[in-house]
Amino acid sequence: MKLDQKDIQILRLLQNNARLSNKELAAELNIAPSTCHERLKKLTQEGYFKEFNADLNLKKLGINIEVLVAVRLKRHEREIVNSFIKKLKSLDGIIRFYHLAGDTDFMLHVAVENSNSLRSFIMDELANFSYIDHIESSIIYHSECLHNLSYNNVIL
Amino acid sequence: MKLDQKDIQILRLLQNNARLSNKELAAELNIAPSTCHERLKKLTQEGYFKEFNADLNLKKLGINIEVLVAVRLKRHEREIVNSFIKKLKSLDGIIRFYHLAGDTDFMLHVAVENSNSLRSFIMDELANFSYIDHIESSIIYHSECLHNLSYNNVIL
DNA sequence: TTTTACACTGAACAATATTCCGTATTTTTG
DNA sequence: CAAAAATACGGAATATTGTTCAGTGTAAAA
Repeated sequence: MKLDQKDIQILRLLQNNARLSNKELAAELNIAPSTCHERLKKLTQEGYFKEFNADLNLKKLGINIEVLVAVRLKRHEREIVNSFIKKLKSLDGIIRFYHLAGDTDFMLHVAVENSNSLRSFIMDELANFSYIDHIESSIIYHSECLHNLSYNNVIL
Repeated sequence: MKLDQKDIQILRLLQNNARLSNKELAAELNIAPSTCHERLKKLTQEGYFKEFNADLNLKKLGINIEVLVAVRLKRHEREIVNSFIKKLKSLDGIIRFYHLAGDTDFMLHVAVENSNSLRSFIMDELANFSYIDHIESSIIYHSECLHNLSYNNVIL
């Protein structure tokens, strides 16, 4: 399936505001709501969307520190890596994780209340996984979602 | 403003599916749609939501490689950092960036079509910024959003 | 105990979503 | 190039949902 300009516009608009109504989308594209509805339905069915997330205002929840935690494991068998991922999913405070090739095996985006919670997260929750070789945390001053993707040289 | 169990549930549900309708939310919470609507309105007005994003299926867009790019700058004056951020915002392929304290100044989550596009991104787009000291890219095998946050010891 | 504030519900109304059909436009095919 | 097929479109009808509001009950404050 090939995407035309209108499809791309739908993807772009929803990427930046996932709660746009069909009517609003149609207005932006200058097409009838029924037409827009059909296109969105098709894009959804074809699997162009992975998920729709609400980004919460962490400050309002009393979460004041965000860090990137680089983790290196001692071993890299599938079984061990899978159990580490399972552990990550059970931990409170992990917003997102990246499984990487290279020196660092995992990069974790962690959000916690304060420096004590961070200390506890690292020492009590993370470090007790058997195969951890190295942990290094960096405070995040600021992070931002850009969504600067392109399709056929058209920037979304 | 204090959040009760119902509020927390709304945040949690929308975090995982930002396109849930008010009716669906109300059904999950076992309250009337009108009540749910009022609560959501309040949460929105109070600024509990930063944004609503659609995560696109990158494979479907022909984007096959994701990398984390660690960038170290030579200098850290506000003016230089700001101009670097401005540059990031203008580049095609950056999904998200983190501005960090520590050895690495910026971590970029980059998505490109193939290894040639990556090479071009690094060499032609990124490396020509004047104050770059060091660039190191790591391939992302897998990344995942977890949203494991908590509020008053209640996991969202 | 009285008062006040607040969350809640259901009903009424407004707006939007969704379906469907006839038409126009484009693409394919002979 | 022309005929046929496929696709995209808009508008109207209907179904569903959003939104407002007044009244009720309950819990906190006076």
